[in-house]
Amino acid sequence: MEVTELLPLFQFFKKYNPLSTDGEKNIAAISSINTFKKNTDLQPIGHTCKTIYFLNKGIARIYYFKDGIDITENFYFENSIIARVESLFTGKPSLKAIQILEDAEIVGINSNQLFKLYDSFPEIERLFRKIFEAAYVETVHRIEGIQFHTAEERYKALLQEAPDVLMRIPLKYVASYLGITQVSLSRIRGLK
Amino acid sequence: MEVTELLPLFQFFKKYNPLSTDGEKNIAAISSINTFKKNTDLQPIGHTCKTIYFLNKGIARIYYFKDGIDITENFYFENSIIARVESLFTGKPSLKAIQILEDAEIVGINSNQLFKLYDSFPEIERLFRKIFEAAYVETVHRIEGIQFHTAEERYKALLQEAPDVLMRIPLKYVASYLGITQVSLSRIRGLK
DNA sequence: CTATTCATTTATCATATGATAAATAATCAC
DNA sequence: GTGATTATTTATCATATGATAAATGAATAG
Repeated sequence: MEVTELLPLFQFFKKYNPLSTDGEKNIAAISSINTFKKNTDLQPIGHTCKTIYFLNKGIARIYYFKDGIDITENFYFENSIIARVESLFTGKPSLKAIQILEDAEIVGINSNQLFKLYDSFPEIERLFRKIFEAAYVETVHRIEGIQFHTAEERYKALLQEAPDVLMRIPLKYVASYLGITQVSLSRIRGLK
Repeated sequence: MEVTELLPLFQFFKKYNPLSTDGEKNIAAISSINTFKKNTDLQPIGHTCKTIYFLNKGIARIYYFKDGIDITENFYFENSIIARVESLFTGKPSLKAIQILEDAEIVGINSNQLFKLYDSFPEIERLFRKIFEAAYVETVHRIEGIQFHTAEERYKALLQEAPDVLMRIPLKYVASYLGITQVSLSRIRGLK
């Protein structure tokens, strides 16, 4: 693809590590844009993650099944990177899927080719290092949010930090993200 | 320090990204070794994390206070890296402390100097990228372990995956790591 | 060694959340 | 638009865990 077709992506990159023109071109060369309809999965569960996604438009979630129950790991909105890191970084098959919750336009970056670029472009390796460091920090905070808070507190925190999630996403998906059943979430919301 | 004084550290590094002799020398130059007594803190809560630690010997934990309650974020044993990433990667003060649980010998690597080395040694940047990618993946798995499991299941999983934790660490610290009170953990242990 | 502090267990009671079922409400296919 | 599917709420009951208190056991200082 051309760099000019990926402006939101490169805008996003600037927040972490601005790239040289050459760096941008090389990333553009291994990227593609696709659109996806609501309720479709980007990839089936069980496949190894070989693409890093960037959400131009739409909403998505990563989910998996635990004992047959659908569990949401995380939600993603416009201008964010989506990757199943437990597969991307280990090369093992992912037991998770990325599902589109609102019609989406998504940039896909081939990860094998990206990792090859790391060798000739330290700036690209640094960029993704910083992106994933930030994601790591978020995950650490997520654990703090879970530990020792009641479901009601977690719900209220989400309401404050990311009201979008509660406005735009089916509650059944939010419940498992909060670590409770859908019925409990409904009850908590009813409390007032 | 000399490279020869840091063999366990460089052995550990080899699992992620083997370094050139020059790379090792440069890391050795910004490292130091110290011993710490049981129950001491490496750094007070509130200071910004400027050191990445490697545990040659001993046991440690990262902990913080939430609503006045001591919560264990994680445990660390011999041959592991310890860092409060939410401070290291953001430059913000850390609300967490590293406490020594068994007399320890610890390598400290100055993080500002390390980050400078990244510029001239891509191999070093890559090494730490991989180390923290692996830690990130572990953290993601940790969340899966918390979500939708009872305290008893979490306890039994820990017993299986890391019996060392339960054998060598005071239960009061383990309880908060599992997300329950110390009294509940004691009851769960008593069950069978 | 003794006393003091600290860690762990045990017991009781209160409560938040799960499980299940059923009633509404909203969405979707045709 | 209508019916069928899917999502959400409401209700009831069961249970795991928290809060508190007290008893026992272990570690530590002097």
